[in-house]
Amino acid sequence: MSAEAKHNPDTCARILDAAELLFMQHGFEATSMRMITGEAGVNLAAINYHFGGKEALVQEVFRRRLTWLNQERLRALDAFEAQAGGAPLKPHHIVEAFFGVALRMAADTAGGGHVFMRLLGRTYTEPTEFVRKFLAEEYAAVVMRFKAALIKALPDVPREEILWRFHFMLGAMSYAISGTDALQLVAGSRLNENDPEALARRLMPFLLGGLRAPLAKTKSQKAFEPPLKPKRVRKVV
Amino acid sequence: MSAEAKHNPDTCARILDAAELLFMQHGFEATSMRMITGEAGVNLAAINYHFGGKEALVQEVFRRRLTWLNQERLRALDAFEAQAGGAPLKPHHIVEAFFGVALRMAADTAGGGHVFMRLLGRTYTEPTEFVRKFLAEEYAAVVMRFKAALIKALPDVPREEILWRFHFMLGAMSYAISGTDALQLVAGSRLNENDPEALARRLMPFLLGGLRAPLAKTKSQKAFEPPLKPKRVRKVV
DNA sequence: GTATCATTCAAACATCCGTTTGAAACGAGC
DNA sequence: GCTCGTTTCAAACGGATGTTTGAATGATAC
Repeated sequence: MSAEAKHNPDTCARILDAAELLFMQHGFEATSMRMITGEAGVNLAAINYHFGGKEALVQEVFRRRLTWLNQERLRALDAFEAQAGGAPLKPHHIVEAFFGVALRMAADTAGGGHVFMRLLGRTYTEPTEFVRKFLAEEYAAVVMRFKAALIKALPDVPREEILWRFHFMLGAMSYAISGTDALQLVAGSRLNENDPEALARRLMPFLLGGLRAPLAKTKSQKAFEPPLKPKRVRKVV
Repeated sequence: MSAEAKHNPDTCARILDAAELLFMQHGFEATSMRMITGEAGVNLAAINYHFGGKEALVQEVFRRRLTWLNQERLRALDAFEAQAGGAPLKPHHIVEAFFGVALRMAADTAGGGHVFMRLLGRTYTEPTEFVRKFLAEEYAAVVMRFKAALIKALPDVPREEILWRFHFMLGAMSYAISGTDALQLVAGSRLNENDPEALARRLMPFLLGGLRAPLAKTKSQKAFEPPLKPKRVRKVV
């Protein structure tokens, strides 16, 4: 299954690299085995021989980098907690440990971390069932730790609200890293192609600003209602 | 091509509804014509007869709702600008006009707006080329207007930074609306399935907090230091 | 009824998919 | 040289894809 003494490591690596790149560019469904083996310069049957099938290849593409990424996240969190010595962490330390590590990996254009993080970013919204299930398992431990740290760090914020804001932060980051920019919002600066570490300088303040934003009042609050035409309900057809 | 006097409108609508739902659930590539026609209860050839092909069907699924959504966004922005009378808008009005309208459409579970917004949310990260191109064209006018409004509303913030934060806000919203929650972060509350309008109450403060977060200093700075809050305008959103 | 047109339908089209097969090529160990 | 296990390779497998075809059906107008 995984990396073994058998299995030509060079062929496996070439397949994984090609698959990683093509999955990022075209998605899983649209990337065929023939595209991968063609890009990798290996025989079509090599994928089934070395990995067992397309699903197993997908999982290996993720496992290869994801275990390291999440270990690094936990290591960073451990360091901050050891330094705090039992006291609640500051929110920006938690955000740094989770998102900063990811953004730093996304800035690694030489070692392939950049391609992988773009793939990972768009995989969070992947419709395919087994991919989401696999991601959830792979992330379970890390998510639990960071949830607990955030709840402890923000005792005045309702627990559910914290989780939602974690959710929002993840969305902002994954969207920014995957860098599709479907609406051509930031068109011109080529997004994170040019200066990937500039993304962190821009994104981290945004995430923290959102995380620590004042809570909305519960009800009967017209905060987000347009002042004119309060109820302009339209049947969408 | 579009809605014509010819073409059985009932069959067309059934196809569009089925396609919208299946695209949301499985993505474009993984949704076959046979799945769509089967769900819609029409003949396989009906799609090619009424729309001309799969790509054209995809575009029609979006155009059907997207033109109305963006018109509504512009109408809301027009109302705020007319009320301001030449003065710069407040950021939360701009955010309300763009994201509030979308979130309200996402709360429409009866008319199908809910399904569509979830589809749209995950389409922003869609790898397929022609879909992104189509979205960019469909959004061009709206994006230009809102860019200008934001730049005018935030004269102290560098123009490029504003665009990036718009980008981040869009990512947070689309990810939250599509509601995959791949990492099981908010697992348990079924996300926006239950109470879609609660999503707006949670998301809007987050977006505004991120938009108005203090800028990171360029270099050699403890980047994410808590803000000194120069203006104590913590009035909720 | 007949003619006309839009619409439906079952069947086939060529092409691509992921996977399998069986033989060839390779590289030690002896 | 020979053998054995690993790895590569070209070719084919059954099945699914989007699309096309040509006849059948339906409704409307004369």
